Amino acid sequence: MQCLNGTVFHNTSATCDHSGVDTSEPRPATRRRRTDAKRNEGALLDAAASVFATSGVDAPVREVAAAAGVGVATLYRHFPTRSDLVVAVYRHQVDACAEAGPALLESAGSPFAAILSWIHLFVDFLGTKHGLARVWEGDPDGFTGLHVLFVERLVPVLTDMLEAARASGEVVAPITAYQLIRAVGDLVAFTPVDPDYDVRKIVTLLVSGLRQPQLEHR
Amino acid sequence: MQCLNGTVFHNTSATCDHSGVDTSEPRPATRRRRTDAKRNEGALLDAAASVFATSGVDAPVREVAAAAGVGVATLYRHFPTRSDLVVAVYRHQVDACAEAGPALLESAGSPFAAILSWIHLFVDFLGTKHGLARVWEGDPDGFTGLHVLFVERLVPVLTDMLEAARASGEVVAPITAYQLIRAVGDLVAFTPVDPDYDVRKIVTLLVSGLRQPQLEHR
DNA sequence: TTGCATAACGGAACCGTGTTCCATATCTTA
DNA sequence: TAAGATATGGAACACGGTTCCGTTATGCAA
Repeated sequence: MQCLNGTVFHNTSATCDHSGVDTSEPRPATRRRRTDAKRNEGALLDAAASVFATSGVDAPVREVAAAAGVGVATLYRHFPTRSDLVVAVYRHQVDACAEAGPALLESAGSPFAAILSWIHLFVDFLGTKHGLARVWEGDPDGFTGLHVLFVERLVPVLTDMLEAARASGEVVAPITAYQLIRAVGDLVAFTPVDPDYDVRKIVTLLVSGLRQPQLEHR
Repeated sequence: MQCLNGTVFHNTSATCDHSGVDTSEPRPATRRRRTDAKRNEGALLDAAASVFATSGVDAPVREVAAAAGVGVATLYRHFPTRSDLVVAVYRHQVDACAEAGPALLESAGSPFAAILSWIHLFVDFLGTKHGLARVWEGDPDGFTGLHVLFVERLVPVLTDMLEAARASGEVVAPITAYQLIRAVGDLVAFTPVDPDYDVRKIVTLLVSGLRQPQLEHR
């Protein structure tokens, strides 16, 4: 849970340890990783974090490469796809969000209250990144990198919270954690700059529905 | 409410009267509209409906132009932007949806039931069009054509229904029609081909929330 | 019916994306 | 220090929306 400053999720600065995938040292029989490669990966992550923060996650890869002072090929060598770069940049923050779940379950007044808080933590995280929609959406095949990360890290956490809330009788709707988090993601993804539209309110509305038995439709 | 066959919204065939904007005849002092222009507009709408139905709304403009047997410039002459073409294709169906509102308000058991049904009508409409997300999202300026159409035609209808449901005491959450329909649109827009994710269920959950007083968050 | 001004057209060209290629430069290791 | 694996830069490609412009077809008047 490093790499966070200020409020839990609003950091995108360049003070993290850069670990796109696995920076562990051991490289037994093979050759050691070239230092310029390591340096460039760091520069890329810093640049990406900075560029994403100012120009939005939609910023062109070329812009990131330029900011890092490298060519596009270098960027693609380290992050085979645009999506991978985004994942690398936000991985820490997703982790932090995941870890906040159990904590909230203890500190909040009730499981349901914990869920509401946690969901809003997630909303804030997504909300501060302009244009996460493109990434959230997923490619034709179905899953994009960030989506997978969200599912892997966040769904288990929310599952536990939902279970607790069901045990306490607060939540009755037959909704899975995946369905709920996916819905919240969709709601927030577009992050409209619209004064008439407050995502937080809508999300709260959605979460409120958890306390109602499922309705018939049609 | 013409241009509809089978279930209310699933039509995209080419049997409508093509009226991109205003096909009214009177052209007093000026020259009459060229017949090839009129013919091409029709061909384009037919082609677009067909292409969108098979390849999704994301289909390239070139594909539509080719299917209509015209050049891209012709397409752009009639529909200045991609978004305009989409609007023209779906206008009838949006109209039909709008007109279904008051009808449901009478036929359904209660205002709330009417809302639930109407919302699901809307969901079905969006759901049958692959990739309406791109359009729903809106361009940098804020509003894309289809978004405007939705807001203009659908929001008033839903506003009336919400008002009725508040009068009957069923709906208590302080949500506006715009907020609600926008949320539903966001939820459905991505129309995932995911077996684990049923949009209708989530939408129902959201609508359920309307019967709960607004919660505190944070 | 003919001529002409002009509305409408076709398709190449432009711009901005993500991604790939490959000749070249750089680093590791012996 | 030299060989060879690794990494790099930037041009090139594919593909999307949109625009440009020389050419064609049409409506109207004579």
